[in-house]
Amino acid sequence: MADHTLADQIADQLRRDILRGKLNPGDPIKERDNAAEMGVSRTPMREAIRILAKEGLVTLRPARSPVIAAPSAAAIRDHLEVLIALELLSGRLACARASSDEIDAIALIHDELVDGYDDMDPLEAFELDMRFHRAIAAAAHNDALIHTHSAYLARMWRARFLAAQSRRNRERVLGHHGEIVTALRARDAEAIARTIETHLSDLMSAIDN
Amino acid sequence: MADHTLADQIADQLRRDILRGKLNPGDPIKERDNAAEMGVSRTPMREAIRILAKEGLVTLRPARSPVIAAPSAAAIRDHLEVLIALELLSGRLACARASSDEIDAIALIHDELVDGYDDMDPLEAFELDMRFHRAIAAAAHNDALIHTHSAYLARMWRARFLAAQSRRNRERVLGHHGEIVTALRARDAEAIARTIETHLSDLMSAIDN
DNA sequence: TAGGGGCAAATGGTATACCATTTGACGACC
DNA sequence: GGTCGTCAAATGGTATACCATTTGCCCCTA
Repeated sequence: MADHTLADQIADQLRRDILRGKLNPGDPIKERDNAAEMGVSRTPMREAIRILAKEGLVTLRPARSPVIAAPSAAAIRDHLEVLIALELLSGRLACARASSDEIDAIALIHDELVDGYDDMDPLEAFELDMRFHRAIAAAAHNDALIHTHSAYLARMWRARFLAAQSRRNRERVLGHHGEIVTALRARDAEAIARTIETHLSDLMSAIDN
Repeated sequence: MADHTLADQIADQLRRDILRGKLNPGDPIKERDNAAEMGVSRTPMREAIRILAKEGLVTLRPARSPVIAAPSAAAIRDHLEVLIALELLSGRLACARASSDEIDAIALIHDELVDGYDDMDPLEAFELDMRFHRAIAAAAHNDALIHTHSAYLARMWRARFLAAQSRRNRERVLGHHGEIVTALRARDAEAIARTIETHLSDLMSAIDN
């Protein structure tokens, strides 16, 4: 990140505000007011809003203020189905293409999460979780996959975060992560596929509640 | 499509020009000149360019004219890998969720393609091919999948079209499509997955040439 | 008093003017 | 004659002014 154009910076800022819950689903983003508030003109604010719209974080309505997206349960289910497919592909490709260094890095993130889970701010723990999944996608060595996967993660951030709040699944999630690392080390594509499928199916149940 | 904002119309126009080959990879899109040429101001032209950039059809360079994207062979391979995953998901979900009407509609597109293949303008035939794949995605009843799949199809339009030009694969492609329809009718998710995988792997080879 | 029409404020869409950065070429100096 | 510096043209980024549409309130009327 850290692009130098104003619009990108604004988009980053808004994204953080949305994901952190500072802005809530349904809240309008009036380009005039927001621009004034942030001390910029409407042009980059407008562009920033479009960026977030493409990412699915805000909804554009014709001749109406854009609003923070409030995805329906069905929409979240849809996204999750696609996310599972993307992560399956990530896992399979990573088994074939990841360097040992990359696998080590993934394992390291897992260790950090295991060690610190209870002491961490939930947000911090969750970001580590995201980094774990992102690192696997990166190890697949497929730029298109990295981007699309990342977009889906961002879009589901809120839903996943809320689901993760119920810590009941702690053991199970960490266990899955461990199995994923093991399968990756063994380069066992089928095992990793099975684990990922289970992992995210659990998430689907957690969200449905 | 057919949105009413100027930027969307411009984006549509440019998209067509790019996909039809009127604009070639590497060509610059100077927002000032293009805007003047189309009789609009820079603002919507700018926004249109951003839209296409998000779709991957043009590349934005800092402090430089945007250019029509010229994806590398590696990038195309990456996209195709993801596309395969998306179509596999489409096929599987369609087997579970498609209505008989939807399957009939898909079969109809297939028939049109079989009947008219030799008489058609290659472009027309190709668009029918795209409609076939899009219809399957639609039958999966997953909006996120439909959008992402559609984006990938658009991004690969050019490469797929060039690959399809070599008509050697005609029989094989139509055969695969037939098998897909059969599997769909039988609601056989495994069969459809196998066929789609084969279908697109062939495409991958065709493109690699 | 209830309903409808119209007017004003708000808001997104578009046009344009201004600024900063880059680039390429011309010219001066070594 | 070659190289480096400087300046001007080009181009994308940003700000702002203007326009069209929508919306909701208020007043007028039946």
